[in-house]
Amino acid sequence: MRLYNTLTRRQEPFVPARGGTVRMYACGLTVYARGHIGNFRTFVALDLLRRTLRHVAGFDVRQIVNFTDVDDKTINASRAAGESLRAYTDRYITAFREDAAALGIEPVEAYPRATDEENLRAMVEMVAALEARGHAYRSDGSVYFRIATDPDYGRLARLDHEGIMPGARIDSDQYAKHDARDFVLWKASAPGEPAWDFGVGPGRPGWHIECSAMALRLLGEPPIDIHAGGVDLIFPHHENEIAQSEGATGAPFARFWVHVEHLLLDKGDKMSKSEGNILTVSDVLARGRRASALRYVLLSTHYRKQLRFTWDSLAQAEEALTRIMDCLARLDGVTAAGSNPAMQARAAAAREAFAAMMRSDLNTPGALGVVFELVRDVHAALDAGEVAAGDAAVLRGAFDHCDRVLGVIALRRAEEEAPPIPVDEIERLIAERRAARGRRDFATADRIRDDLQGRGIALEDSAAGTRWKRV
RNA sequence: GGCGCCGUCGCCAAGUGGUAAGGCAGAGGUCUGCAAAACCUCCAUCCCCGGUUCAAAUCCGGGCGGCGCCUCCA
Repeated sequence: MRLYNTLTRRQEPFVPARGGTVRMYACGLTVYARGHIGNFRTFVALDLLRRTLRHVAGFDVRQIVNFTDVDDKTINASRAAGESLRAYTDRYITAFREDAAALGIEPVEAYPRATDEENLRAMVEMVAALEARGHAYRSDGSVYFRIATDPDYGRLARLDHEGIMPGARIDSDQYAKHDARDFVLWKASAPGEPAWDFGVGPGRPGWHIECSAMALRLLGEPPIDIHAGGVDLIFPHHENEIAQSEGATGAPFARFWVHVEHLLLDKGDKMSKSEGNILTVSDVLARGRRASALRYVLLSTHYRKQLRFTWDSLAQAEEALTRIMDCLARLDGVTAAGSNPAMQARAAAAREAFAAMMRSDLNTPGALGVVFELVRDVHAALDAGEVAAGDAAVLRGAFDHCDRVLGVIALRRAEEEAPPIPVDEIERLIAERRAARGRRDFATADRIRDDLQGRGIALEDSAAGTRWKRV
């Protein structure tokens, strides 16, 4: 498959460096607040990447997603809440798992957190290695990375060494640093702040060191295959990760850098916790929208383009998904025995076209187009009586094949399993209505249908009988 | 000030040199007790101006507009 690599700013063929397993690290959440849908745009996009690597490209994936559970924000927020850092951050890790599950994001192989002892030890070892190799220095109890020792610094972000805006850095530590561009590896803790002492003195990790250390601890020898995250992490976070990791190991850190563009709010602003203009997954659900529709919206724009989130786009997504579900429901109703070679070929063509789109740097909008072209052709063939039971199974298989990557049909199906009215009641009312229609009492029949519609259930009559679905 | 991205139908969104996918919404028709669903038909020449080319939404130059990064951030 082809994947865009931020390091080279172009699409490149992707194959894992070693064997058939992709070793991938994605920067996760800083758990001082509930993640917003902008965060989840990134996580859904990376879920699409993971699923494409597995189900389309046929690789195994070992993926790590971290939780940053120690930094100024988590420390301050936990203090304000009067809780321990661990207890406070636990809550938002749980919330992340709930929201991720609601959006159908596959669990990954490991979710390390920065404050786990084995990770802190790995960080300290890396700091020590950087000191030993002359890339680090101490000042006021903290350890800093000396950027002047890394001639390649700025390669990922394409910053020239002097290109940093003069005076833009208002950093309280700057007088402790030899160079304003240097960054902290291990930070001396202020009184009352959490501190750990595993060999480089008491303190806590700098932001960047955790990802470098955990990636290499959990994925093995560098370079790892893919390192991913939101575009805002390119600089300084990922740039600094490269500097640290390569300074400590002497080997390239990651082969591919994948960055997901931002989700913007209606007005066009970036959604950001520090701006306070955020929307969470549960906010969306509270508005009566389904998680399946949100996932659909998040994957309906290519991951390297900004996505402007609107309530209208969510409503459009609900309708689009309904069209797919209606098609699937019709396929379920096919009873005629036999099979039609043309339908078998159509299903195979759709699978291949879908795979080609996903292999092309995750072209999810194009892939959705393939799905809807299949929907149209299936409906037309159904109308023409050209679909037999054997074909229906194969066509359903084609949709399922696509959904192993999209993950949106499965989500919708799960939602349908919990209708707002008990299924046996719905079925009793449908039977009542059928009786009324049988005696041409259309007033009663329509009243039952309108009543159900008002309670969130739509009825559709066809020659095969009456079907219900959620509105 | 520096670096970068983007501007395609009313809305969302692919396509990035060979004559505009798909979804939502809309119009007309078929089917239906009525609806819904479905099908058929219709609905754009790609922000503007130049240029390169047999050929450009796609390449180049110049505008205009939007956004991001350079600072914590998915």
